[in-house]
Amino acid sequence: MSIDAIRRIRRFNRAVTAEVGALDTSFLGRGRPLGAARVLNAIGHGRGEVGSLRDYLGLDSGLLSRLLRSLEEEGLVVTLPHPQDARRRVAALTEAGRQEFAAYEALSNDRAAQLLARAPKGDDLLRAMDLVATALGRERIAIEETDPRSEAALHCLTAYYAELGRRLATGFDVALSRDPEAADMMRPRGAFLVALSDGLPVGCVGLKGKGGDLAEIKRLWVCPSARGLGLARRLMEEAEAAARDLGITTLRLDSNNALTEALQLYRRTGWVEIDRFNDDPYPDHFFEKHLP
Amino acid sequence: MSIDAIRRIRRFNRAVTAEVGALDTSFLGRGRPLGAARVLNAIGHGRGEVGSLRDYLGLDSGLLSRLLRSLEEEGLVVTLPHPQDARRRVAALTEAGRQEFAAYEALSNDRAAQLLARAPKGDDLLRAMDLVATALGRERIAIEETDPRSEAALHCLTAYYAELGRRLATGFDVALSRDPEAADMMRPRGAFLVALSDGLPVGCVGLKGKGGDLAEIKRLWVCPSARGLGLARRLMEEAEAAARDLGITTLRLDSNNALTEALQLYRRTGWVEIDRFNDDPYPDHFFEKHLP
DNA sequence: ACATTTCCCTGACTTAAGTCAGAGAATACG
DNA sequence: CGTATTCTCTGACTTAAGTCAGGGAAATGT
Repeated sequence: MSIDAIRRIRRFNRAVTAEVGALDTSFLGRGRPLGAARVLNAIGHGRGEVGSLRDYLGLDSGLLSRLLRSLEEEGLVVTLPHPQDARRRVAALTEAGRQEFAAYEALSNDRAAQLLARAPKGDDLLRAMDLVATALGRERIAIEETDPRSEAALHCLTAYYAELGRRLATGFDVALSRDPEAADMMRPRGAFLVALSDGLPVGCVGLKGKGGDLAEIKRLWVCPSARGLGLARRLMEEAEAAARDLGITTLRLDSNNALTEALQLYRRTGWVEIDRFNDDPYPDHFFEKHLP
Repeated sequence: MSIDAIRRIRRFNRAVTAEVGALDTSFLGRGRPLGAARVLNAIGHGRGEVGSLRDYLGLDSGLLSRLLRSLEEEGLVVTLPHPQDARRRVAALTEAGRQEFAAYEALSNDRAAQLLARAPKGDDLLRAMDLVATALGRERIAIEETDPRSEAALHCLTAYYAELGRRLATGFDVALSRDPEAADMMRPRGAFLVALSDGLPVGCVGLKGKGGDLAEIKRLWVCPSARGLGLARRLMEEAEAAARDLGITTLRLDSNNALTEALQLYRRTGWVEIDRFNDDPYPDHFFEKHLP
């Protein structure tokens, strides 16, 4: 742990504190204290229930209550009892509230755009920001089951194919590979998982089943800025759990010699190499694992 | 300006806000409001004069005054009239104040170390942080004249030699090159400039003189995370200004074909290519510029 | 030498943020 | 069915932060 590293991190902190402060200041321009603005934005982002607002914003119950009242008086928010449990309350934006929320979103987007505009090399900066955000938000990476045709899934798959094209000596053309049907990677036959870090897709894995007790793992991918966090392992564990849940007892997968990290992961996590089980042109390694 | 880029920046903002907040919270652990802690730390970092404290922290004069009083009552700070101008006052830490300041520094360092410890690939993360901090703090990069043997200068020169070693087809060995005497790059014969971003050296340039009206530009370097910001140009302008100040009328420099950005910069800023003027083994391009 | 300006200070405010105790309604539990 | 628990709300605080108007001492300009 060198002194130099600590100095660099502290310099980063200073630089970024100014940026965060500037965003807060721009939020004050709407003539509302920051606390109320934060509540309004949290509701706009889909956090309706009062309890979840409290947890998310870390506010005292009394304080949040008052902030909600002030937003109600402004006509931006209405609160209604929760349909299932009338002790709880759910806040929702009115039409005026939605407009105000949109104004805050526009402020945030403007600041982001300004930052990008004064940045030297747009893409390097974005990549660096992704890496930092992922490292800082490591414990907040959520793995979710989704439709393999969802926006998040397509984001990952596009990046995955592009990476295969770069890494395989032969290049890669999806059309030549056996692209699974979406229905094979959805319940009840299979599943598709994406890893989301604060909403940004950073990894995926597919479980492709045919209805029997045999299934295949496909499309395991982790985005470069999220590598080294053990995310691939987590994705595989979740995929195996989903397989068990579907009554699957044997898993298979194919891979390529160029994908060294993946091969290493499979060998370390109980997969055994078997003979070729398909005629797909790209893979040259084949694995199997029996689920207990 | 893609939507995706804005989403990524906003995700970065969220991730980093949590980090900044955590640092603030840890500062509260010393039983002192954040405002007072900020003042104490600013004094500890060498900002003694009340006026400069006010500017740096962006505080109202009355508020700062009160914060200073509270630190005085705690016995952490003493304020004395400014020796040159008795209207102004200068704050300084007492022995107890120095200890308290050291405790805050330790908290900051701990947080930085923790962040680094939970990071996956230490060096990638640090590089990404440098890039972000430099891009955000772009307008705060200061160019200072320094001893070519100072810590900051050596930091730059070491990185410069390493980079030459990587980029030149022949490799690079300082011993074979004509390494200037330190005295040739200091007043009154020459000068050495470093660019500091929040204290971190991010670039340098040397002006090597022999006492006459001819001098050479040497060791122009900008660290990778600060490229694309026009820093090399600024360094060259400052070096030329220093040369004029020293009464120098003709500047020369040598460079290598592999250093394309540098060659481009020279050609665009009024340098003309001339014949080889030394027998150094590394350069293959030679330039001259007359100062008006 | 005198008026003006600069600098920091004090006192009297306002606003935001946060804490805590307890009330009232609804649900869960035995 | 009655009691305990959960959930949100209100009222009565405290603390931090910030604003504004002046005042006194020192320096500056004429």
